[in-house]
Amino acid sequence: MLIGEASRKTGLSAKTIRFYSDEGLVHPRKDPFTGYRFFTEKDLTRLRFLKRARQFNFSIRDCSQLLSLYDQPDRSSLDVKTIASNKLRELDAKLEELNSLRNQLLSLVERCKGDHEPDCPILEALAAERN
Amino acid sequence: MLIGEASRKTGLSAKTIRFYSDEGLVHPRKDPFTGYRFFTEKDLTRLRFLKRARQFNFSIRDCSQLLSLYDQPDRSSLDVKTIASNKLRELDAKLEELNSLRNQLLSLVERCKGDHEPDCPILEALAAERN
DNA sequence: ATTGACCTTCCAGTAACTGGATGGAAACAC
DNA sequence: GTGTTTCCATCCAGTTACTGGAAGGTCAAT
Repeated sequence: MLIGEASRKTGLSAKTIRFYSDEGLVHPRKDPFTGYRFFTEKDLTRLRFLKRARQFNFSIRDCSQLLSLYDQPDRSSLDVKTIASNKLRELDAKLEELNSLRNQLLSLVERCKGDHEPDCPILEALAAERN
Repeated sequence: MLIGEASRKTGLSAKTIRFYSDEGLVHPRKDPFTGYRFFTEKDLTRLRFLKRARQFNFSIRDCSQLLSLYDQPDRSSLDVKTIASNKLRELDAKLEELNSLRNQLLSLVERCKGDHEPDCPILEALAAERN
């Protein structure tokens, strides 16, 4: 099938699929005359794999590694688990950071009257001399 | 003071300060002959303001708006609160999304043995035909 | 006069795309 | 067989908020 159908079937944009193709994450056959890409069902599986992996916030490089493990029947699940665990730690760190930011911001927003007066604890916090 | 000292005093890199300067977020005086930037204490306050606002994940555009409100003695705190509340909602949405990802990923990681066998629930989940 | 520590501008790269311009190819209508 | 539409291709620019590096001017000290 052509890229448009692959796009419809995976929910990825044609642009994105071309990008993945340029990055070597999928290898559709290419017509040597027209340059058209042809996708098989296996290619679709790879594209869906990529879509899910990206939803999990795996980087393109991670995706590349995960796909190559997927391709190796003699892989060790340990290698997959290592990549996933690293991502998990990253997610945890990010969550903690965002949560702390959120709480600080929430407390500032709650203390701001939000009226037509200029006084504002949010601006005060941002402009504070200390630290 | 010169940019190096401003950098030391704010903890922002000279590159970043130049960037903010190019973006019109600070307006250091410039020597017309050497092109050197000169920063006053007020400029430092703006830079620290920017540093904190960026830590809160406010975009450069948000920062620009916040700074211009900061500059207006007749501002309404409502305008500040609106910007901050939007950011807060954004943070909440992100937190929820990341938290859901984290839980899904955690459950996959926990179910993966991480040994030298190829079987791996993580890869299975990514490669699943459905969805 | 030269070293070294500054400072400047400009260009490229980052991540993972998205949008747009330009042009060829395939399918259909007339 | 020509016109129109829809699809496909490549290539370039833009996004965000910087960072790194090259090439070169400035300033104080040696």
